[in-house]
Amino acid sequence: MDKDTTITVGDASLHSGLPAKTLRYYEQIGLVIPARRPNGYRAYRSADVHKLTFLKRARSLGFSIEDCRRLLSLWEDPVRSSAEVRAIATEHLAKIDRKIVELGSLRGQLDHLVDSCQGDQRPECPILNDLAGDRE
Amino acid sequence: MDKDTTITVGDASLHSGLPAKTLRYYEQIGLVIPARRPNGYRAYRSADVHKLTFLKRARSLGFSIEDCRRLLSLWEDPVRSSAEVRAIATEHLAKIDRKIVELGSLRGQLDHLVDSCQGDQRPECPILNDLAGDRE
DNA sequence: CTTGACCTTCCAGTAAGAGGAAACCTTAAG
DNA sequence: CTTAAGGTTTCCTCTTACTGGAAGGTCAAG
Repeated sequence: MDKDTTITVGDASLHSGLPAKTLRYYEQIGLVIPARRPNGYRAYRSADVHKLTFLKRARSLGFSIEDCRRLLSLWEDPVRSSAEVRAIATEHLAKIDRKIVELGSLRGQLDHLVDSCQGDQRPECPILNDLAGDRE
Repeated sequence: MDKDTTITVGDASLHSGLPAKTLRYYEQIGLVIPARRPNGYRAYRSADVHKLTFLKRARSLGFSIEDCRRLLSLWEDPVRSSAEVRAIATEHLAKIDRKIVELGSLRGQLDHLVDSCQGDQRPECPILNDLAGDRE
């Protein structure tokens, strides 16, 4: 795909691996704004498609849309400092760590409750007892 | 608090530990529907407050509102089987496990990227290189 | 009588799209 | 020439589980 070729939203979807709906959404929120053809169809250039694959990877790493917006603008900024990029990634990493800790705690409690429950046809249930306030 | 006493939304909030806004929301979606006083104020009975503390605990364990609805109805069903409760908890646990695995993978990748980036004033940045598609 | 602290309802916004309707464009076949 | 298929367009609603705020009613104290 040379520099002046443009592709429609469906093809950009195939190239980027993102749903066409998502590409329209990204345009709406100002992330990647393609040109238009005379008939009104979106016209993605290769630079747009590169942005989209960048976004796909960033999103798959769990960065928020707002983080992606900043990362994208840093990516396009020749005088950026890698410290800015690293700061965004570090904070995201910290958030993930907090989430993992939280889920680990939930997991432990739930595992304990599930273990303590017979899971048969009788109504007696330690899980419900716990939810009801008996912490035994 | 005896059986016929009723309290307002603010007091129910204090007793349950849930924000008053949340209690109004729970009424709106049909989870806990308090009676009303002649002046239109919500009138929570002790059974309602028990439901609220049940919900608070269930939510803190990460159960969705719909799971909570089912758990609450099982809690109130004298002929329930503990197997039904256990099934809900088991599925929730599996979801948490999947999430933990996913976050662990993200964590590993991000950690690697952050480590590889100097984080100084220069523009060169392995994090952006990765996002841009260079997996080196 | 007014002030302040409650309470009421309703409306809007959050994250990041997904789903669907009605209409338009383009091309190929009959 | 018409029609059918398969793109595409915009617009509107829905999702989760609330949170914040505005406009206005209620109640006890001073």
